[in-house]
Amino acid sequence: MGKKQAPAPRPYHHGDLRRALIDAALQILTEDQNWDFTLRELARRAGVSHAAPYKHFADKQELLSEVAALGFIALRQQMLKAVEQHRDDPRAQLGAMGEAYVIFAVEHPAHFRLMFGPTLIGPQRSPALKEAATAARQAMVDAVRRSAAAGLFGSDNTEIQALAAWSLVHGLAMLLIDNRVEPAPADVRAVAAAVTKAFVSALP
Amino acid sequence: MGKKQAPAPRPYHHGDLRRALIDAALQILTEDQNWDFTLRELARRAGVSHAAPYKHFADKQELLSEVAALGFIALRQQMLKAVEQHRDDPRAQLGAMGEAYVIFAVEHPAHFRLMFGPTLIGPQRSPALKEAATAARQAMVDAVRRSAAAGLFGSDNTEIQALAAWSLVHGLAMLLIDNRVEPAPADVRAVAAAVTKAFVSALP
DNA sequence: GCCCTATGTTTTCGCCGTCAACATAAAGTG
DNA sequence: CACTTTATGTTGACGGCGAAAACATAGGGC
Repeated sequence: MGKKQAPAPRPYHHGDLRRALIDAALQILTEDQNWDFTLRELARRAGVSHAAPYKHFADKQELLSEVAALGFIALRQQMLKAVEQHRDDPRAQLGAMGEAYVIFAVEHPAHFRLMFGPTLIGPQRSPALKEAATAARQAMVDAVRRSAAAGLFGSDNTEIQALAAWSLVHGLAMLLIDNRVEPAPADVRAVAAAVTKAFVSALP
Repeated sequence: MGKKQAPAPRPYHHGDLRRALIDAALQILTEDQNWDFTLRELARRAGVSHAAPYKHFADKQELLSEVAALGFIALRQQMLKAVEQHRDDPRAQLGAMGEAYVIFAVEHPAHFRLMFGPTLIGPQRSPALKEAATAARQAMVDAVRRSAAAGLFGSDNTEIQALAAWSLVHGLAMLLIDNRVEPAPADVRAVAAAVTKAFVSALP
């Protein structure tokens, strides 16, 4: 039982080095809370030479983009899961979604920082990353839209309200993972709930 | 008139290399929108050897901390200036302060990213940086406190409301400088005003 | 006037991202 | 099945980086 059953497409030498590299990156991200790993470190963990990754990624940014895209996919799933738990209550959906956003960031701070970090913001973003980010953002916009349709959000511009909602949870997430909130909240979940509630309950 | 009049304390060889290095950093920050400069590049711009900076800063982080601290001082001044323009209207003060926060970020994106970036978040933050950051944060907290004293902010926890206000402007600033808001707003100032207004006007 | 110490240079080390040249093994083709 | 092609991995190199050590020099205190 040394290897795998490998029903998946088993490439040539290593056996899906591409995935192994990404897995190593995710592992460093969660274990060491370090988003600034080196390509050579990933190669070491995968047991290949330091130049092997370049057969699968044009450069470091391309690998980082892929990892970041996985983060957006996971974030979107968390948010959608939160929505599903409040089937017919748009207001509760909005609150739960905001909490999910913040909690994702706090539970995966290094990954979250990578997703929104300065390394990937240029015009050179990969299509996959852009798509994943857009899909996650769309989940939030949809929730706000449902709330607007349900009569929340007074007569104001819905676009602006959606941007405000996103800004709120994004800023709170950033401040929390940067340890900028003092005293450090013992129960982050409670703070996230309180802040999102303060926003949601301010709606007419 | 080649040099200066130098009433300031003129150190030994270079003539305040420390300041020259920080100035070079600020220049790169504003000119190239690049927060990821190298120490060697700063040394080159200052016309010294690549090891000279280590006589003034223990390591790169120490220099970055100093630059970041200057950013917090400038941010605080901008916010206080915004407050002073609305002498006796706490609600307007809060809105103007939020706008000032966002506009500072948009006008100095690289500096802002450095200030809140992952490079300086460890427990090793310099006292000066910590102090500057705290002072800036205090300006915001004071504004919220004044608003609470003036009867805004219903019976809820003021701490949470202050955190929500900060999160809102911080998140908006981050999203804007990361180009995550699409379509990119033609007039950032207007968006900042609209979002902060949406928040402030939601108060009772 | 002399020494001390703050400042700056040179050199060196190990690490990094990236590239080119080479090696190997799987897949395609007859 | 043999032979070629191509995808994958290795080795070695280059330049650049942060950092430290050894050395040089120039102001300020005595």
